[in-house]
Amino acid sequence: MKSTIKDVAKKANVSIATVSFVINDSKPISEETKNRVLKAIKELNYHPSKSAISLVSGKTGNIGFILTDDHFLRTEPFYTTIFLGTEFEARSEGYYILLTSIRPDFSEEDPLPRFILNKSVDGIIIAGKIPHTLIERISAYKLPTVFIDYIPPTNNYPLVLIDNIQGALLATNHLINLRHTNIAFIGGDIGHPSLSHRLYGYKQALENANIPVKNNLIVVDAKYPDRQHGFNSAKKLFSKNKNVTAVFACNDAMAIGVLHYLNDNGYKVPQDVSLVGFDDVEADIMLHPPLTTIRVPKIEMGVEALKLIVNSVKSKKSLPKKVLVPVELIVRESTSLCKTK
Amino acid sequence: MKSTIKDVAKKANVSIATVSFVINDSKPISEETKNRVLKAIKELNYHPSKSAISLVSGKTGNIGFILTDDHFLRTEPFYTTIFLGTEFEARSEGYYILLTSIRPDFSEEDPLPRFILNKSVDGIIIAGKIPHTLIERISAYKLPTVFIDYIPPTNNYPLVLIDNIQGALLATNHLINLRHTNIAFIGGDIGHPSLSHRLYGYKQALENANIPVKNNLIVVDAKYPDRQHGFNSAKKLFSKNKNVTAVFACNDAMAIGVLHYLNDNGYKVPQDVSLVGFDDVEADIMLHPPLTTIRVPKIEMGVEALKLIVNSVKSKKSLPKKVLVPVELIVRESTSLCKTK
DNA sequence: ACAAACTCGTTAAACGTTTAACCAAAATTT
DNA sequence: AAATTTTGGTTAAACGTTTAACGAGTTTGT
Repeated sequence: MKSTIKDVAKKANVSIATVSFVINDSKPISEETKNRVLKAIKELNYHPSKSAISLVSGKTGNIGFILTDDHFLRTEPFYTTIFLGTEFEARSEGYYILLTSIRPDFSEEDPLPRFILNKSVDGIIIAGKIPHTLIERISAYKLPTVFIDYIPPTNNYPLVLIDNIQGALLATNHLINLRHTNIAFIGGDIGHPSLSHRLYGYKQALENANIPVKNNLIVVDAKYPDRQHGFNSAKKLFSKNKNVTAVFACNDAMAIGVLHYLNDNGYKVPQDVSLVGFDDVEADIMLHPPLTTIRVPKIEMGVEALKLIVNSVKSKKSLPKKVLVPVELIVRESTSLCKTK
Repeated sequence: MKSTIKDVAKKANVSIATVSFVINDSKPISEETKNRVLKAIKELNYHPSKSAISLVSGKTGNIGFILTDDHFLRTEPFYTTIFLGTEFEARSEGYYILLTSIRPDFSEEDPLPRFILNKSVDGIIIAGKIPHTLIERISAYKLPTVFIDYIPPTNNYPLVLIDNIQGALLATNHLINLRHTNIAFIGGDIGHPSLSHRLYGYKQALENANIPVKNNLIVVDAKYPDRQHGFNSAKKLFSKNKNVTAVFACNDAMAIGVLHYLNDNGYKVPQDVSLVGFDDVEADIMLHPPLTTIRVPKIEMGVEALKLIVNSVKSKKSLPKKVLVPVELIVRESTSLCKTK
C-alpha cells in the first residue's frame, strides 16, 4: 500500500538515486526525467519516510519546545500564542514541534524532557523563565538552543526578546502626555528580565520628563505577575497613596487585577485612574473599559525563534544572534487626560 | 560520540542481536550476559535511535493531537489541560505528541495536518468539535483515531466523553434542593453533543422534580460558549424574565459572562441569583463569588485518550470503546437557598 | 581529430535497529 | 547412552533513504 522510493523509481524507469536527486534537487537532472519522476510521485502519492531520512542524515527533523506548566495553562494566552507561531513556521520549514511542559519548581532530581535524553530533537526552544538548574543540565547535551522572552545566566544563546524598554517608554510617555504625574508602576517577579526592563523603561520615561521617581508608587513584590497579584498590589498601592492618577502595570494580567480592584473600590477608569497594561493578550473581551496596552507580536516571536533554531541546526556555527521584536502602543479606553483639580 | 548498539555489543562482548533482546527482553538471556549488556549500556550512555527503530518497525512512536485554534487559545484552559494529560501519559508510554491546531473554519481546500500526509504518526487524537469535512478526509488515511469530548457523525471511533447528563443532573438537582424553581439554562453551540447533553440533563432533572420546563428560561442561541456570549445571553434572559432565581450555565466561561452581567446590573450572587457552571476550569481566581460548578477530570481525559490510542495502535483490531469520565459537583459560593418571598 | 570537461545517470555502501533462521551446548527423556 | 528438547546465543537480511564513486555520451577546446 505505502509506496517507497523504489516504487517511484520503477514506475519512472530510473534508479532510486535519481528519484532522490529530483526530490532534493541535489544534482542536475534533465527536465524530461524530472517530469517523469514527479509524475510517478504524484500518481503513487509518495511521501518519503521520515525515519529513513533521519537515519541516514542523523537529523530528526524535530524541535523541542519547553515551557513551564503555569505558562502553558495560564489564563492569558501569551506563551501558547508564541507556540502557535513556532508551529506555524515549522510547517513551512518541514519541522515538527515536540511540546513539553515542566514544573516551575523543576529540581535536580526531576528527569529532563525525554526528547533530550533520547536525542529526538535537533534543537530546543525555551519560552519564558525556567529554572537555572534545568538550563545547565540541558546545556550538557550541546543541542542548539534558543530562548524566547528570557535571558539565561550564561548569555551566549540566540535570543528572541521583546523590546521591553521601548514598550515601557511608550506606555509611560503616553500617560505623561495625558498630563499624569503621579504614575505608579505595578510589577512582579523582578527576577524576570522582561519585567525588570519594563520597570527600567518606566523610570527612564519619568526622568526624561523631569518627573521624580517615587518609590512608594512602585509595587514590585508580587511573586508572579497574574491577576490575583495585580489585585493585591493595587490594594497595597491605593490604600497608602490616594493621589495616584495613573498606573502602568507590567503586563495585562496584573492590569486586569488592578482594574478589578479599582472597579470594586469605587474608582472610575479612566476618569479617576488611567491604566496601561503590556502584552495585549486580548484575554478578556468582557473587560470594561477595554485596556490600553502595549502590543507584543507574539506569533512573530514564535516564528523568529523557529527561524533562529533552524539556522543554528543547519549551519553548525551558531552565532548568538539576538532578535528584539518591536512593540506598539494600543490606545483603548482605559486611559484619559488627567483631571488636575 | 553518540554510541550505537554496535558499541554496546562490542563492549559487552556479545552480538548486537543479544543487545536488542536484552533491551526489549524479547528473548531469554542469561542473567550474567544481561548484566554485562546493561552495564555497557549505562557506561556508554546508550540510547537507541528512534529513527532506526521506526524504520524497521514501521511505527513512528508519535501520536498526533488536533484541536482548533480557538480551543487552543481560549481563555479557559480546558483543552490545553486535556493535552497536558495526554502528554503526561505519553511520557510513560514512550510516545511523543505532535500538537497541531487547525482553523475552526477548516475547508475543503485547506491542507491536512502534515503529520497525517507524511505518515509521521501512528494515531490521532482529536479534541473538541472539529469540522466534519476534516474528519472525513482524515478517515481516508485509516489511522487509528480517538475523539475527546466530541461525538463524530460516523460513530465507530473510540471516544472519551464527559458524563454530561450526570453532570447536568447534579447541577440542576443542587439548585432544586436549594428550593429554586425558576431555574434558567444558558447554553450555546447546541451542535456540540456535550452541550446538548447538558441541556438534556437539565430538562430531565426538572421533570424528575415535577418542575415544568419553560422555554423562555432556556437561552441557547449563542454561537460559541464563551464569556461574551454568556454575558449577552444573560442580558437577553434577564431583561425578559425578572423572576429567575437560579441559572445553570452550560460551562464556566458562559457562567463567568453571566456573573459579569449580574454584577453589572445590581443582582447579588448568590443572594438574588444562584449560579452554577460546568467544567471547573479554575479560570479566574478573581471571581467573586467563587463559582459552584461541575468538575470535569481534564487531565484524566487526556490520559484515557492516550491509553485508548496506544491500544488501537498496538492491537490492530480497535473496538470502538467509549470511556465516560465521571464528574463531581463542587459547591462554592455562587449558590444558596432560594429566598421565596 | 583527439583530449578534456561536462551532463545526466547508475551502483552500492551506509545509517542503526529488529527478527527470522540457525546452531552449539547443556539438560531432559526414554 | 542415544535421542530429543531446551537454553542462550549468533548471523544476516531487511527497513527506506542519501551520497560517494563511478561511467557512458555528448560537448568543447585546440
